[in-house]
Amino acid sequence: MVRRSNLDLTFSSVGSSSLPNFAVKSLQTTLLNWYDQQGRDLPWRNTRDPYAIWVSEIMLQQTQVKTVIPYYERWLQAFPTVSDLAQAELDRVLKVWQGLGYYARARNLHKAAQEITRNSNGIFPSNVEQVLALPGIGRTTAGGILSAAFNQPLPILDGNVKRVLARLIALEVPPAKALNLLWQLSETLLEPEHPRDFNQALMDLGATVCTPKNPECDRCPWTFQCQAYHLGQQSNFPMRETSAPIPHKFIGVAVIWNEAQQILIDKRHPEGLLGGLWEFPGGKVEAGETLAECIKREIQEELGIEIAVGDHLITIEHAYTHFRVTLNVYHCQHINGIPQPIECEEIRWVTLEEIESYPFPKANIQIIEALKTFVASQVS
DNA sequence: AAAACGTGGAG
DNA sequence: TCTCCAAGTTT
Repeated sequence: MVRRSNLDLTFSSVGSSSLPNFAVKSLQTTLLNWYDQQGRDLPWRNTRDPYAIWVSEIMLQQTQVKTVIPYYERWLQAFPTVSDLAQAELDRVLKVWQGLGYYARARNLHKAAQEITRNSNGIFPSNVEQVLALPGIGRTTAGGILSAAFNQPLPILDGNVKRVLARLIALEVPPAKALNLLWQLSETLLEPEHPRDFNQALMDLGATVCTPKNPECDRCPWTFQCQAYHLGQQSNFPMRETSAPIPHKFIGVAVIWNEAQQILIDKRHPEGLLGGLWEFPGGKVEAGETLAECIKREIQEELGIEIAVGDHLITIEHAYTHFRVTLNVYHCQHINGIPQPIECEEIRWVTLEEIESYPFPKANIQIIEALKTFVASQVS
């Protein structure tokens, strides 16, 4: 005797392939009608250019529409076509992306543009397998691009869709534990004649009505079919994963000046956290070490030079996804030795004016602002 | 397969 | 202040 899991019960209570036809049709029709009336007018919905749509899909990964819009407009100004992007320097690409976060997205966009230019003369592929093979494009993004650009009937499963579907079937486990089920459901529901509008509608529903907090069920076209709604448990779905507490790192950071009033910055390795971005050098404070000792040691280890640690400039609290940092930033003086890129990609002496043209992470932008204020106060 | 990977906004 | 999490992908 086979014991049925909660998953099976949940799914069969709605059915996927066994979902009655009338229910699917009804869901499709009501959603498409709702989209006609209530769908958002977004910049990337006014084009069928797969490149522009691709850019929007990448920017929208883990990022809200409101945040993306100005970046999207600027990006297309800077890189109007695949080959413009392919030919650009990575530094310039990262500069245009600066502030959007998850910088691997920009590096992958750049790399993929070069592949497309090399392999298909700059023409974005319309074949799913080829699209999926590009760096930075997974199943959801591939489905999003190809349904939006070419009206191909490919399902999507982003955060919005996971939430909408989890509520629709009152999914008894966190979405991450039921991805196969959710993909099947997204595929089953997809309206085969209007995949473009249907996918966009599903995302709009999640973003504007079936929101994480306080969903507006009285505006929803699906309440009649929604299990969570009928249980009166909309806000308890989707179920949450338990999250581990994140570490807090205490960092010493050096603004190293030379006699020419230039500042030493370094470029991070191309992979990993903030890969390819520039920063002020520094590192983690060890147990029993003062900030000045930490900074002196880190600079010796990373750049091979001797410095004197001077006045405090600013202290910055910053939260990343999986840890927090306190940046303790100090003015430093170059004493001797020629800086070597021991633990970074590249190093450079720059003036405060030049520094603006380099891509920096958010926390470092605050250091630059503090430096500008400091220099202005020195003059007066 | 769990962990890495940014930032901004909402409550 | 703090938690959650947003049009996810990669390793």
